[in-house]
Amino acid sequence: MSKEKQDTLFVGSLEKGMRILSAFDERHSALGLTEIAALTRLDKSAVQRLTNTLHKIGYLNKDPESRRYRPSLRCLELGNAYLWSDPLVQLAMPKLIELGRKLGERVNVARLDGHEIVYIIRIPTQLTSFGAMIAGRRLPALTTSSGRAMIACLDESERKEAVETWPIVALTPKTTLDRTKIAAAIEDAAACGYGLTQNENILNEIGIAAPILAADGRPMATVQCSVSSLRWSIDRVRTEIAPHIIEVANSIHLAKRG
Amino acid sequence: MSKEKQDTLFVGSLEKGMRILSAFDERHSALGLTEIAALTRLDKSAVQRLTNTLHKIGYLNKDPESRRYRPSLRCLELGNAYLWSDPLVQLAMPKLIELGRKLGERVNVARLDGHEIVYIIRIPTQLTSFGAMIAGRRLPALTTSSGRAMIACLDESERKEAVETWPIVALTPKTTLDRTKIAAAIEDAAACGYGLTQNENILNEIGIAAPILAADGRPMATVQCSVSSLRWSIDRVRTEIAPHIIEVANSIHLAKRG
DNA sequence: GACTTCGTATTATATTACGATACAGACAAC
DNA sequence: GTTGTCTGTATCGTAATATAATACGAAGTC
Repeated sequence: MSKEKQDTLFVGSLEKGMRILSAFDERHSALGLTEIAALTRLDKSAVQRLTNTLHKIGYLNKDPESRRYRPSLRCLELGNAYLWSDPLVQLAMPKLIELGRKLGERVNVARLDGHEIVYIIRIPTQLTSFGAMIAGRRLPALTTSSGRAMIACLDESERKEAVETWPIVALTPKTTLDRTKIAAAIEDAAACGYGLTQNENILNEIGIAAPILAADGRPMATVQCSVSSLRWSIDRVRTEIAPHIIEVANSIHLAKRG
Repeated sequence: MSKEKQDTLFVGSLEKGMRILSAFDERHSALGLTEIAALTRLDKSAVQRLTNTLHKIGYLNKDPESRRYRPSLRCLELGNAYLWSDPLVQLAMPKLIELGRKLGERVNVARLDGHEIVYIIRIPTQLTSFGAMIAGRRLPALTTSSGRAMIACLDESERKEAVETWPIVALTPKTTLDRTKIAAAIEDAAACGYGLTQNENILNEIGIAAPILAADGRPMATVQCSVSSLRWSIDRVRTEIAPHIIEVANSIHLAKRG
C-alpha cells in the first residue's frame, strides 16, 4: 500500500527475509536485531520475526552470548546451487585449474551482470587479498579487464552507452575516472582481443581478460588473470599471458544460454 | 495448524521461500513450477507466488523459453556472507594457498556441522571431479578423513556415540559400512594425530586430515588433503603429506568461536 | 484433432503476519 | 547505588496479507 501497487503474486515476507539475509556481507559479518533493522529499513518487530525464522530453519546462527546473528554454513549451499546450474562453470573449471598451474598466477572466470562483472570461478595460486579469492564478488565493469573485454565485443551503440553511462567506483587512488580514457582502453581491447587494466581495483595489480563468446557472437564471460605489477610488466603480460588466456577462452564453447 | 503449533514469531512464507531456493542443488539446476511443487511439497499456488517473488527480487532467473527457473548470480553472494563472517576462513586461506602450492595437491579446510563435514575452503591444484571443488559441499563425517580426525579429538563417550549412531552413506562400492572398522580408523587417527581414508567417497582417492583445535582443545575444523591413489601410496602420504598438514593445522589459532 | 501437462491469472476467504507496546536484562554514566 | 538508555524478548488485537480453489490458455504428446 506504500508506493506502487504490488502484485498479488508477490510475497512481501519473503522479500523482507531475503533483505535480511543479504544484509550480511563483507562489512557486516555479525549483526544484532537493531542493526539489521537499521540496515534493511524494516521495523524491529519484523526483524525479530524474520531473524527468528531464519534461525529456526538454519540459515542464521545465533551467538547466545552477544545475541547477534551470523550466516550459517547452510548459506554456502545456496551459492553452490548457482555453480551447479551454470554449465559454463563446469565446463571452464578444469581448464582454469590447468591454466592456473601453467601460469602460476591467479586466474578467474567472470560473467557480466548488469553494469557489473561477477567472478564465478577463482583459482588462487598466488597469495592475495581475501576479497580477490571468493566467487560471487562484484566489480564495476568499466574498470575491470573482464568488463572491458566484454564491452569491446558489443556493437557500436551498446559500447557507447556503456562507456558513457555505466557507473565507476574509485576503488584505488589510481582508478581511471576519465571516460575518454576508458573508451580508448576498450578500443584497444577490441583491437587486440583482450582487456587490460592496471591499478584499477587493487594497487599494483595488472588484470588481463579474454572474452568467451556465445554461438551468436555475443560475449558471455571472460577468462581473466591477475598478476602483481611488482613481478610483471605490461609487456610481459601481453606476450606471455595473453596468448594462453585467449587460447583457453576460445576453447570454451557452449550449446546455449547466454 | 497442521502439526505442531507454530510460534507466532515464525514466518511461514519465508520458510517456504527458502525451501524453494534450497530445492535447487547438484541434481536440480533448472526447475519448473510443478517440479518445485513436488520437491518442496508445497501446492502449486504457493510455488507460483514464491518463485515469482524470488524472481522479482533477483534470486531466480527465468528462462522465457522453457519457463523454468534457475538460481541467479545473486545467490553466490549469500554464500559469501558466510565466508566473510567466519574468521577461520580468512585466517586459513593464505596458509592453504601456500600449502597447496607446496604439495601440488588439492587441499581443503572442513568444519563439522552435525553429523556431516562441510568444506569451507578448497584449493584445487590437480584436476578432479567438479563436486570436489566447491565450498559448502557436505559429506557424512564418519567416512571422511576430516570427520575422523575431528571425532578422534572428542572424549570417549562422544566418540562412541558418533561411531555407533551417525549416518553412513555408501558413496562408492568401497565405502566402509562396518562401524567396527570405522572405530578402529578413529583410534588410529587419535594415535597419530590425523585422519586417513581411502576409496570412501571417491574411488582412487586418499584423504588425510589434521585437526585444528580451539583454545579449549575441542576440534574446530581440519586441514585436509586429497590425492589420487594412482600416484600416491598410503605410506608416502603418511610420510610426505601428514607433517605438512599437521604443521599448518597447528599454526591456526583462533580467539574464540567454535 | 483430442488429450495431457504445464504455467498463468483471478477470486473470496480467513489465516497469517503485522507493529504497537510492554517487559527484562545489560551496561554506562554519574 | 541509582538512573537512563541501550539491547533483545514477549504479548496481543487487528486487518492486511497470503492463501488455495478454480478457471484459462498455451505447448507438447499420442
